[in-house]
Amino acid sequence: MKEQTYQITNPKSFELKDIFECGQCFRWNPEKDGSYTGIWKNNVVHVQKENNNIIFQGITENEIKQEIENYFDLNRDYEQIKKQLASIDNHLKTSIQYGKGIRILNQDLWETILSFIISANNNIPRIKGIIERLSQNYGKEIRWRGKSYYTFPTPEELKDVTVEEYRKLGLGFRDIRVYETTKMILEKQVDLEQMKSNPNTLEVRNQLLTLSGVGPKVADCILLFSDLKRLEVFPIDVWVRRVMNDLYFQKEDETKLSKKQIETLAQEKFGNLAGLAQQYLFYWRREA
DNA sequence: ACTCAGGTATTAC
DNA sequence: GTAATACCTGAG
Repeated sequence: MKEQTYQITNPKSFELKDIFECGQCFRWNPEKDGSYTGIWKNNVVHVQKENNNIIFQGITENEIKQEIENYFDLNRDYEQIKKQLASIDNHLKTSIQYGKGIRILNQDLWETILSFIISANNNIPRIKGIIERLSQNYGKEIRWRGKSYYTFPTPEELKDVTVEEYRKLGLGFRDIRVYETTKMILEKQVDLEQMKSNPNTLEVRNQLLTLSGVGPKVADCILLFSDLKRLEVFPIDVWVRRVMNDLYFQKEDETKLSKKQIETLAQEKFGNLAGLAQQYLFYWRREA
């Protein structure tokens, strides 16, 4: 594989920091100059913004244009989405102004499943560290510009890994969950390919929930952030609870919205774009 | 030393 | 069904 370059000029709704730091992915790292390098599938790519251009350089499995367009969701009209969401209320408008460059990546389903199982009751630096060690130990090495990068291990590559080995990599109590889920997928108790072609989101969600370590929040993150791309789901974590309570609940007393109430509220207010709304609100509340 | 972090699974009303 | 509780680990 040899290096390829791709460029998009004058992009709208495209800011590196917003995309990579909004909490959806774990394998993109900033360089000193504000550019990022990351790995997905068998692709290693460096992205930088120069004037009004985004320049992608790296080694990719297929044509870089095709890989980038798919992964960065370039064929979706985020300007239109933002316009629609911003018209809902001023809270959304504010959060969208803050995270105007967000795009929801099309991440590999398998990698997303494992990543968010690992994310449970964990913090981002450690999540990233665990995923990196998993990849170094069981993924394939890709060398580029004198550095080594490691692909995220496939289910097959994790086939013979024991719970103890996971524990050594620092997975903590998530070791057994990763082990069991990998096994379930290898044994086709859940069929990932079938999920992608199943338009019934609730059905797919229920299949995800059968996996070890996948509860409601993780399932929704998988639905939203993977190439399942179900933009209508609304993952509710601690930050989303905070922001929803702050914005949409008159807190005369200490009572807070229940999870059920938040779900209902999100569905009513944001409809089939709830996932996008969640992402703007989440990013804004956590970072701003 | 102790708390906390992108929740889930288990156990107990 | 809904509510407490334990759970690895390492950074602050």
